[in-house]
Amino acid sequence: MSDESKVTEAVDENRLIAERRAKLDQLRELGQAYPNDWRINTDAFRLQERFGDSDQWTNEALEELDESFNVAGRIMSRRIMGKASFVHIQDGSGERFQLYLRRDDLPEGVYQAFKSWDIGDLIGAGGTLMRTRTGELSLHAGELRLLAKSLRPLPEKWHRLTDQETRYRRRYVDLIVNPEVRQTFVRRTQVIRGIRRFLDERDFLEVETPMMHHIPGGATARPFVTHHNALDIDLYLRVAPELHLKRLVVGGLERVYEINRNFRNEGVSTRHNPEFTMLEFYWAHADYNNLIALTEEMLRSVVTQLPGLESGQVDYQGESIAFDGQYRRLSVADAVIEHCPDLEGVDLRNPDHLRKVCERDGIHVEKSWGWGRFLMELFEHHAEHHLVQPTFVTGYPIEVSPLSRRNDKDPELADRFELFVAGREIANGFSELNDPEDQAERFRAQVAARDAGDAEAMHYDHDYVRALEYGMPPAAGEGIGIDRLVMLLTDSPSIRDVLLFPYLRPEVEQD
RNA sequence: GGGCCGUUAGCUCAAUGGUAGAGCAGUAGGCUUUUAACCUAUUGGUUGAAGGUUCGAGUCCUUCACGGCCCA
Repeated sequence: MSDESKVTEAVDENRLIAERRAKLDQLRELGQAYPNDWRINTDAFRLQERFGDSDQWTNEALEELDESFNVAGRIMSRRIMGKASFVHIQDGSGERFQLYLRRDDLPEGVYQAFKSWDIGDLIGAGGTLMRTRTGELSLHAGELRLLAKSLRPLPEKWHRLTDQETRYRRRYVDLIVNPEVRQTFVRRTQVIRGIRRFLDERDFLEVETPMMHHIPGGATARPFVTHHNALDIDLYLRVAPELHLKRLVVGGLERVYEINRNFRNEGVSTRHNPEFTMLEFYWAHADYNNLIALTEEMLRSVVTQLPGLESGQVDYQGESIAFDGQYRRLSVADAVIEHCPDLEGVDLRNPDHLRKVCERDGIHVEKSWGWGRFLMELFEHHAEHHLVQPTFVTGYPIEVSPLSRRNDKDPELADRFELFVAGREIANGFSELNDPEDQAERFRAQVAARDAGDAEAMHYDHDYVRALEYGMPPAAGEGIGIDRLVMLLTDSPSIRDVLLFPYLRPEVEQD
């Protein structure tokens, strides 16, 4: 960088940052800028856990304790009262802890230096425990170090950071000042860990399959395209791992799962992010009814093991949702009739009639659709958002289920279900289609739909058909949207609240 | 993609078309158990961007950018 641009930068820079940078320059001259030799032996959470009981750990009891504690954290607030000060730091445990500083109890000059430090600075402190006049457990510091200078001011301590855009763009600041954000992401990890434990205990093998596909498949969605330079070929980011996982079932890995990212080239909204996390698992010698039972058991287990949700009752946006007990079962057709009582007794497989109903209800329709597609549109329009309590919906038309096994008794239906909670689809599972000739036929139908202009329709995957031709054991498979599940379990209204770094349009250049 | 709302100091927010303000943070000073500490003084602005109307625009109009909510 040239001297001239340095000057320009300094002039442009915010005054508060410039003041802090000047303090940093002084630290550099003293050789104390960014040390890494302070070691901690506890944290705010552990101290509170061990000494939080104010009846047992009175000030006298703490004074008799011959033990010194080293902590490190970020200055969140300061109360300077002449030659003594109180400081709240927030440390790696996510908790806050108070330090009590007295000029005469610190090495020469340290207190004076401390007074020039700023909120946001990272510091280390060592000393003994005490309880203040108002009863707060505090560290009476005999040692105090500046560990890292913070150049940018933190948001105001009382209102904190409320601007949604800034919270998403600068998640690191959001995490520092809004403690509930940390809780949301801790819970996200607990949910994923609970799912892993549940599946591991049942001998499912966690695997990783490619993110970059030559042929996008496994879901009806538009893919992202990328390019391999050395090979000079376009590749697609996967929209689903489904076809690879089923290849593994062919290969004899009869219980597999993957928890990983999918990418779909669609709009961005409170429920859609271009990349999102899915659990997909496949289970040989099981059918969709076994999946329903397993899913119910898994959610009950995962939810009730979360701290604070042991009852299985979850509050989501003002609704109480029961994850314990047995979940409701309902067919697509019954769900539609339940919310359109005038369709009672009507033939729900008559496409002409269903199209008229759709048109009456203002639903956009295509001439090429069959009864199955019309029925699903009616379901999505009238029934879906009413399914607040966990509900397994079954009886899906084969028309909208290109990868599902056909029902033995009713070949127009698929052996498939979806789980709805709070009006949203959380899981989608079905008995797998393992008939290679039927699969080839369905790929051809998808290709025809593509040629007719459906950009979301699937490509023909010859290798996948070849894999099925080697013989895939009868199996069932399911996908669960992890982000949507975490939204429910953290009472988050937007998917962005459960993604550490949600997709946002590029920031306009500022500083 | 459409509709509505928002964007003012580092943060949270004010401001009939008529001198851009407050609290917190910052700066200087005081204060050796405070709790949004307190007391005194004080700095800080391209009002998201570009046009337009007007004697005069943070405010009215147009376009654009980004975000939020709802809809597709």
